[in-house]
Amino acid sequence: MGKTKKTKLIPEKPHVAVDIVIFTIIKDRLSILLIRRGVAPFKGQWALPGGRVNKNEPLEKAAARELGEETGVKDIYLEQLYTFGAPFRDPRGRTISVAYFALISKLPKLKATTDAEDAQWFPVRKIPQRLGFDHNEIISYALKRLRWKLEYTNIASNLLPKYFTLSELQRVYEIILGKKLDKRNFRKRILSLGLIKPTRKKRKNVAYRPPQLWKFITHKHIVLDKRELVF
Amino acid sequence: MGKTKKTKLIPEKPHVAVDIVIFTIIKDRLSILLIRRGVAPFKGQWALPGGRVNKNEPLEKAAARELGEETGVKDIYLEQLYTFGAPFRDPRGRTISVAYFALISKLPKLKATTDAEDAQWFPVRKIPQRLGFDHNEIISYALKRLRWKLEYTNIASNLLPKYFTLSELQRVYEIILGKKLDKRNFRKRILSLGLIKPTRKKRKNVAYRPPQLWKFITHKHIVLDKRELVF
DNA sequence: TGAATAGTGTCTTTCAGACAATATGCC
DNA sequence: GGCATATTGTCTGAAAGACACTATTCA
Repeated sequence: MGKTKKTKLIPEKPHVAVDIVIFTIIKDRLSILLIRRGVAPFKGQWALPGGRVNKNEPLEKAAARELGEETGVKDIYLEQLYTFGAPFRDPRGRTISVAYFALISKLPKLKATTDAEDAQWFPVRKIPQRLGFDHNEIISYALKRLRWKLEYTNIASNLLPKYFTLSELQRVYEIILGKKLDKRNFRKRILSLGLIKPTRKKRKNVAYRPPQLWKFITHKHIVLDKRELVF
Repeated sequence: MGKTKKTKLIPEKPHVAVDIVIFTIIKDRLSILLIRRGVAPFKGQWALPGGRVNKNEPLEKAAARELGEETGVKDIYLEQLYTFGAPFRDPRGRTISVAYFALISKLPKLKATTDAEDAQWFPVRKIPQRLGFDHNEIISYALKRLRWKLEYTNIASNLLPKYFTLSELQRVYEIILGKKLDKRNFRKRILSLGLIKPTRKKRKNVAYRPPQLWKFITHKHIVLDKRELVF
């Protein structure tokens, strides 16, 4: 017996991974991208896209990379959510997962990857009850964060094209919050925030009064007033 | 040459650690516990208490354990803050740190531990500009979260004894928010939240009108109204 | 009775929410 | 002119903020 190896003194290293809740709006429904797992564990079940963090790769880069691998999309809104680290959440061995959420507006073609048999957008109300790992919990957390952010930041800019009508903006809010909003009150509030401005354009070729087109003053993430203190 | 070892295919595992921002109020100043590092890296510099996560140890348990090791305190308020994972934040090797923040009211005797030469409470305004690692950033983040939580939750219960006067409660708010509050408006707002209730006791042996003593209705963490959506 | 802090009420402004009629362009 | 959606304002109630005087106990 030689002397105890130094590694014995260091706690066993867990794996570190990122998982991403990617939101978009499809046919007036808030949807999340899920992957059907092609390998164990949870083979055949749906789960969030994600994967291991590479050596010397920043966490957010890892999330962006996984996102790009699944959707081909770059430069989208990405925000760290929470870190999940229950000891047996992954049967392959201790895995710490840093969860992110992402928002995209233009629907990409979904790619197939090595680990994934299949990728599919699920409306939030039709998400399978039993995703792999603790991913239902992560999604629940992401939904809360998204709804909160919607009310107190300009995050909606990531779910809309550059130019949009106030009705389209309102629809995004209604879809995400899951309730109807009063048109007059909605406009009053949104305009008072000073996040969007009218353009000189109107939407053409509609069989009704052409609506004004608006744009966000900045695409940069803005948190409103004292709630700025949150992050 | 045998076949390539399986471990070659798996990304190199980083270390996983927790760091804790422990707040308390000492002599009317919001203070944070720092440890003077007794070993490299950053030997001699101040840093947040923290350490590696053990095998099969939940993240929050690890944070609670580190906290107990430094302060001897158990059962205190602990909340996950954010996960920091820049590739070279720790010179010893890639380390993902899950940051927590904690609140304590009764000041414990500080213990010395193996890794720590010294432990000391620093008022937030006197925190050294150059802590070890990225700990200044973590503290900045924790302060924002604390201020936000103060306004929209009953978190202040963790910084006060069981019974307290309204003036003492107001002082906690003023200290943390860093500004004076109007006594009448403060009382109106706090009472309207329904988080505290009067007791039959009054503080005795004071050289002025004896104040009413109050208590929090519950010590359980409560997030107010729709801001509940945050967490 | 003086010192020190406790305890209380009104007014104004702002914001959220309820609510309905007119405007515009296309066919 | 009919259709479909766009656009606009008022009232009310709730909450936040500014502001100053009286009450109580002790020494």
